[in-house]
Amino acid sequence: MKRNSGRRPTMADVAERVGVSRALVSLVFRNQPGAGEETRERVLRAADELGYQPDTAARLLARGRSRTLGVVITVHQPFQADLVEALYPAAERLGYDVLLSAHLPGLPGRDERRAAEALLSHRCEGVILLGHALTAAQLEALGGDTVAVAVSRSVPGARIDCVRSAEGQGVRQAMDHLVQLGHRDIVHLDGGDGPGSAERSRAYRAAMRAHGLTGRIRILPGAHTREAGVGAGELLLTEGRLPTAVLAGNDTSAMGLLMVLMRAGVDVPAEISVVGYDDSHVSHLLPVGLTTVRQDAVALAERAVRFAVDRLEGEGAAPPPREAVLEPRLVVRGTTAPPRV
Amino acid sequence: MKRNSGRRPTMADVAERVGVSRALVSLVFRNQPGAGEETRERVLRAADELGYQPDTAARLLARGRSRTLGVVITVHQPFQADLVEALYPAAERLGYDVLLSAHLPGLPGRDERRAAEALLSHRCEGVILLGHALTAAQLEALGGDTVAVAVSRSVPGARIDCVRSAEGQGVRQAMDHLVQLGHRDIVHLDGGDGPGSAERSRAYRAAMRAHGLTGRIRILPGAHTREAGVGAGELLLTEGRLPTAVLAGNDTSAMGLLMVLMRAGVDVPAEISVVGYDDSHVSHLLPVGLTTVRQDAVALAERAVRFAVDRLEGEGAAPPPREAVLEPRLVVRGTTAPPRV
DNA sequence: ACTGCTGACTAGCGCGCTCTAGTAGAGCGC
DNA sequence: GCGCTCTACTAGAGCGCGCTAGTCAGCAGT
Repeated sequence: MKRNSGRRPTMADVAERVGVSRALVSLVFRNQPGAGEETRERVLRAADELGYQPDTAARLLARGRSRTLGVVITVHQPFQADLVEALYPAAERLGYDVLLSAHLPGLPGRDERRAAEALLSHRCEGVILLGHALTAAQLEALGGDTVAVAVSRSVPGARIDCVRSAEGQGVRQAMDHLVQLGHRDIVHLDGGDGPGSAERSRAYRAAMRAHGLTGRIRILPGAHTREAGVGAGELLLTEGRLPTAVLAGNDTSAMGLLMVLMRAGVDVPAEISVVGYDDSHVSHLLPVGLTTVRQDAVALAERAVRFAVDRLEGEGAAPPPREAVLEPRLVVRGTTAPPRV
Repeated sequence: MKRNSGRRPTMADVAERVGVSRALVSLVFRNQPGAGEETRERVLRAADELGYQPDTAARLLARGRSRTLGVVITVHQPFQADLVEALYPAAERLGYDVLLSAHLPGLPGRDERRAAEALLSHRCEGVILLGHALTAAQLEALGGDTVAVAVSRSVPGARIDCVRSAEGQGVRQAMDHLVQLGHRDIVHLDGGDGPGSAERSRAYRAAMRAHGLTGRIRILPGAHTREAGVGAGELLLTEGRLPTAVLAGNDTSAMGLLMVLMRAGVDVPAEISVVGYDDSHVSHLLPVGLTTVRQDAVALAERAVRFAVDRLEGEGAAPPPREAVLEPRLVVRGTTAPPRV
């Protein structure tokens, strides 16, 4: 690796140094047959000496494809971090590379559209949106021009591939668990406009009704943030009487809630049970562990990549939008117990 | 926006539709003078109708520059999320775009080198490494071929631009604060190979010595993870006697520690004081707030971008590697108090 | 000697864009 | 009429690579 000040070396430089044609160097770098063993090695050595690295932009331009998937993320979301972690190997197995672009809710000019455009303009062939907040129309616009897959949030009516888990089932499992333990006074901490939260609170209501607890339905406004959990905890504490159980919108808000409760000396789960949602890896951090609804990040990521790749490599007419709904599974850990009598 | 199945439209398609030359379309899309007002509008309208979007790969190839900075991140690190959040606007102000690539410690094939290469091959002009774990030699190799800036971790001897905060000062402030409160039995939870942790534990030892507490120096092995904090907390609890204060390697491990302690009914800060490091936004989440050493993510990000851009746009010979050392500041919140007598 | 074939290598077009060097035509002063 | 400038636009050469369609030497078979 030699520092080569000035412009970066190109294939032509390598070719010239070895005394062969550019095409031969190209062959070598693409691992294609057609180059002699000895020449191949001389090319690689020369490239190394020059510090040559193939230029992806040019490579992309020349062959039609980039084999790169763009992923739009929201920073500060542990479950999305889990997804990203799972996306890389899933994409790699199918021969795709991954590029990330952040959507920053705080920064005006940096919404999902902008992030997706940045990715596309870098020749990503498809875009995977993690927990976006786009409307059906915006999704359609995106999906019309390109291959796009939405993860976690299903937007009814949007003609776009979507991967999510069956929120209703997950919530139902959690609620059944709580009711079975003997809880009746179960409050739901809403997830605001977070992915899946509309479905989750709908399912909460349905479950309460199903268990004959219609009169006890109570939904606290919230978000998928720790701040929201903290706020909800403080609200509950000021009320004097705690519910016996809380179903949080996701793990992050559950953790915020737990933080406040424990801090106030409330005994979890003896005095109050808390259930999270996602099984992002924060839920393993309590010594007792957070009871939560597990969304399989690996499976979600694999499905998302598969949808994108299918569409990219599919022959003929584009198939109609598909939806994969994965079954979540309640993971009972230490934050739930029968209510105190 | 019309769904245009088949290949995506190019400049030539737009030009043909309007009945002008490709060059004119190019002018319009670069907002350059030289096109009549009416033509300009016709071009834009045609482009919109075709769903044309300029192809960055080709654009990059054609003009020398991409004006894009690559950022190598580690997923699951709140402080890095803060940095990323600050990097976008900082880069944008200087007219640069940002692309992210993750380094996954878990996945073998996905180390910092690989992440950086992915970014470079997508024509990023420079790479900003957030809390990497590369050796001096690896950094040099990277810095030799390209513009690279390391954030948070200074590697002695590596000839590469570096932005970090003065760990020694930060730790010193935290230690002075604890000692002034009356603490003598102060344990340090090490950050393992996390960025800055070597300097932090060195500074811890120095501060203990400076306060005449050499005999009480105690460093618990750890990492910049919540798991490490949880582990340390459990260890301390099994020992029966808690220290009166803990200086954690970063906020994340401090939170893990706090979680366990509170869970065990330990009163923070009455029974034990805890100081974090970073002031990542998790530290605001406790109702009382985490006392921590604030690293200014915005300033760090701005400096990192500025270093990269200076090098990219600097004329003449490359300047010697620079280092920016920002002053951290202790932020006293609710997790520190005088020890119980 | 001719053909056929294989392995090693090359010429050169094209990917979609930028950018330099130009041209056509209008307007203007003399 | 002439040159001159200015605006609106165009021709065409790259940028670094991939890829198709070759060339050419060497060798076996008839």
